Amino acid sequence: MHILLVEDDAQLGSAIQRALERLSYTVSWLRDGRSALNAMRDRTADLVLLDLGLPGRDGIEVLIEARRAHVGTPVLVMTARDGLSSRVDGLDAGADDYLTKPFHVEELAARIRSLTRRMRGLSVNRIEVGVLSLDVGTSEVSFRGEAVDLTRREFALLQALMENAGRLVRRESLENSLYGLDHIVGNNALEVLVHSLRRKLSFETIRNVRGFGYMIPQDPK
Amino acid sequence: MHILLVEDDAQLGSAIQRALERLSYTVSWLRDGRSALNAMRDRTADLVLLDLGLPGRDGIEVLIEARRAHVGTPVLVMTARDGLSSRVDGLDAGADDYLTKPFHVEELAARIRSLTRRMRGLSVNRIEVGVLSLDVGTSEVSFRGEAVDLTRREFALLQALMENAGRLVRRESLENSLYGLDHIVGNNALEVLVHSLRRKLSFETIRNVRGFGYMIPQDPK
DNA sequence: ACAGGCGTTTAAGTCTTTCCTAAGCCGCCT
DNA sequence: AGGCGGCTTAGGAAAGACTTAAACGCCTGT
Repeated sequence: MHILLVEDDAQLGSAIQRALERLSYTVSWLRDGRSALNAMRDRTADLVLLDLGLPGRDGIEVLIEARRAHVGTPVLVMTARDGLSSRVDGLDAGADDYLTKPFHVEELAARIRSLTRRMRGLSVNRIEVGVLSLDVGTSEVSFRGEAVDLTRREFALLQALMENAGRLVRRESLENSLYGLDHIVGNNALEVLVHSLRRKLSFETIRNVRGFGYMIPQDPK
Repeated sequence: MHILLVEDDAQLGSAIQRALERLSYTVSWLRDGRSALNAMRDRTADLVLLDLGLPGRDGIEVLIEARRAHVGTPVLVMTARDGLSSRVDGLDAGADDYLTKPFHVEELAARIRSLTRRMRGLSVNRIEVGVLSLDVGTSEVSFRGEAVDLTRREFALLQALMENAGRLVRRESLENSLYGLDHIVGNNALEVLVHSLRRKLSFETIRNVRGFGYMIPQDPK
């Protein structure tokens, strides 16, 4: 965990640096806005601890400039001013959190933990099987790199097969997941569906096992 | 944007709810920890606004329990106590930010914006998609360079679509972010809304994908 | 407090696409 | 050869989306 500390006050800067290092973070301490901006553009830090009360170029300008350059690194802003507006400005400029001076080290630590926890929150609703890719969230499907337009039923069928790629999926199991328990549905609806899906992908992609069901191989081509 | 408000005080609760609704957020207001925990487990909300001073089961327990269940929804904690430790506790329990009562509505709004920005991994309040531009802070929308007047619901719909520009947004997901938990709403309310939004923009801007939902292309013209 | 206006939802009719049924065909297996 | 299971095609029924109109409810201004 590499933290970029931007603070012009020598005493406070070294105190924070030591405190964070004791918590086994790696700290790079910069004293002015110019070098801070350069460092942020390198994107080597995992988190930036930015003092808004920098001399010369204001801390908030550094922040705005960095965000304009699409630097997405989380920024935790420290402000001595206690007016409401400066805090709101900081957040609106693209800060992810702020801390009002003076603050306790434990509070700083808690916020850093909270921020880093947030960072690695990503969803995995994409199923990939060989050249096939299906996104459960956005309902998008691609085959051999190209987007494929599927209907709802086709999508549901493909999903059921991809979730069990390489394994045979029984006919009843498919019918059940497509039509629910009340599968009073005609007996060849599934076959019609398989056919239309095959036409949109390729005919080899979905294999039939006579008398049992269907499957997609581990590595469809 | 669907916000889960957990607050037992009737007066404060309804004040916050109305303030947020005026900002085009959808608010589901729950009064106790038990139902809050259930709602969080559903993962239908985009953000949780949690009062730590709940009667009976403490708010912090709700939070800990939810995080234990791997609910990753951002949580903004409200606390009446002003001791440092309770705030640190809240952050360590998995809150993403906190607000000390009493607070100004604008500060709440700024923090919500900051938190949702972080969720999207972006750093600005303005979402730009081709000739479409939407400002989450000021609620202003422009299309082809001209300002467009949208109602609350239209704005919320457009925001949900623009945040996912180029990707398909599922119908249920839209209904959820527009109407919240109590979406006992008639089944074609969304379609009527889409229609009125299309009329204010253009009919090509919002595309329908039958059976799934709607989307705005990367480069609407 | 009341009326009017606006925004929102419901309702109903129309249009479009999807899905199921049905029927004939093919090929494998007994 | 015959039967069973799967494949394919084409229509028609059902589902979903669009549009318009009207009712409802919430605010606002008088």
